[in-house]
Amino acid sequence: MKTINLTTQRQAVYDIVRDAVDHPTAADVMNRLVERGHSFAYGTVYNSLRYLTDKDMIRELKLGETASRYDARTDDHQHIVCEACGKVDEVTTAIPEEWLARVAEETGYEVEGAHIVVEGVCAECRSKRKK
Amino acid sequence: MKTINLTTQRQAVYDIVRDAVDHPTAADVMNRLVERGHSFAYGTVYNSLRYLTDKDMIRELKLGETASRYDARTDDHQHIVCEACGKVDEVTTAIPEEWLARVAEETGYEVEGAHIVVEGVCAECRSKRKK
DNA sequence: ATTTTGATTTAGAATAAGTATAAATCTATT
DNA sequence: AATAGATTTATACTTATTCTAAATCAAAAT
Ligand SMILES: [Mn+2]
Ligand SMILES: [Mn+2]
Ligand SMILES: [Zn+2]
Ligand SMILES: [Zn+2]
Repeated sequence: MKTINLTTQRQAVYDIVRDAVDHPTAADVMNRLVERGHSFAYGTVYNSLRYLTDKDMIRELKLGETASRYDARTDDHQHIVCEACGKVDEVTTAIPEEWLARVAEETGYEVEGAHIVVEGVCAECRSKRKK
Repeated sequence: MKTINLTTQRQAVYDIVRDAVDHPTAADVMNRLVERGHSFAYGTVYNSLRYLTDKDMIRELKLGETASRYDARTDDHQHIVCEACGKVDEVTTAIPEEWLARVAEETGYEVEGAHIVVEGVCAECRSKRKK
């Protein structure tokens, strides 16, 4: 049940996401595929991203922008977005279990996890700002 | 600069959001306007929601679903979504400042705030489930 | 009271991201 | 070589939202 069939196009899409340092959108992935000499159909890129997501090889991120981003890091982590330049960086500091427990208590939900998008200004934008 | 001009349509849209207990989407708002006997143009509802958001009378929520939801509670709080029924409830337990401080340290960002979507299963769905 | 002006609403076109469809192509397996 | 299943492709469609241009409204100035 967990066989993974990596076609040429799925492998190429995976390579793009794995090599990226910036959590690319589907459109980013398509552009980079072209840069590498590929030309896959529009839908194939979306299909591949979904396939890889379903197989847990990549993660789909909904950060509150219009387009989803993709991440080859599948371990549990969060993200921080720069309000000035839009850059997305990793947050590996884990959410306090104790906070989740208090949320469970407050809401009566059985808590499974949380998606957090931290907002702030990155170091580069801060130094540019005070020029 | 902070004058607020509440036209009939803006007031009616605001009333819907204020009276709602479920963080309605724009489509929900439109349906409820019709139920109350209004019939405003499609774009007017979106314009009004944006206007009210800009004036900080309501908040726009991006919870990772396709459509934005709207919230008349504008004080700082988070949300929890039931994975079973889709219900959205309030989370008022504040994220520890100390966690945000550690994120700032990890990333080098100046942290402004965080949007959190907790996921879980609500009490009703849990009791239904174990029938 | 009429005119002017700016703001708002309206209807509908346009856009962006993503999904669905059906035919064509690949890839195993017989 | 023939069949069957999976995948890709091109394109149509959907959904949520924004844009546009004309019509309407409301306040201020004549
Ligand atoms: Mn990441
Ligand atoms: Mn709320
Ligand atoms: Zn930045
Ligand atoms: Zn539920």
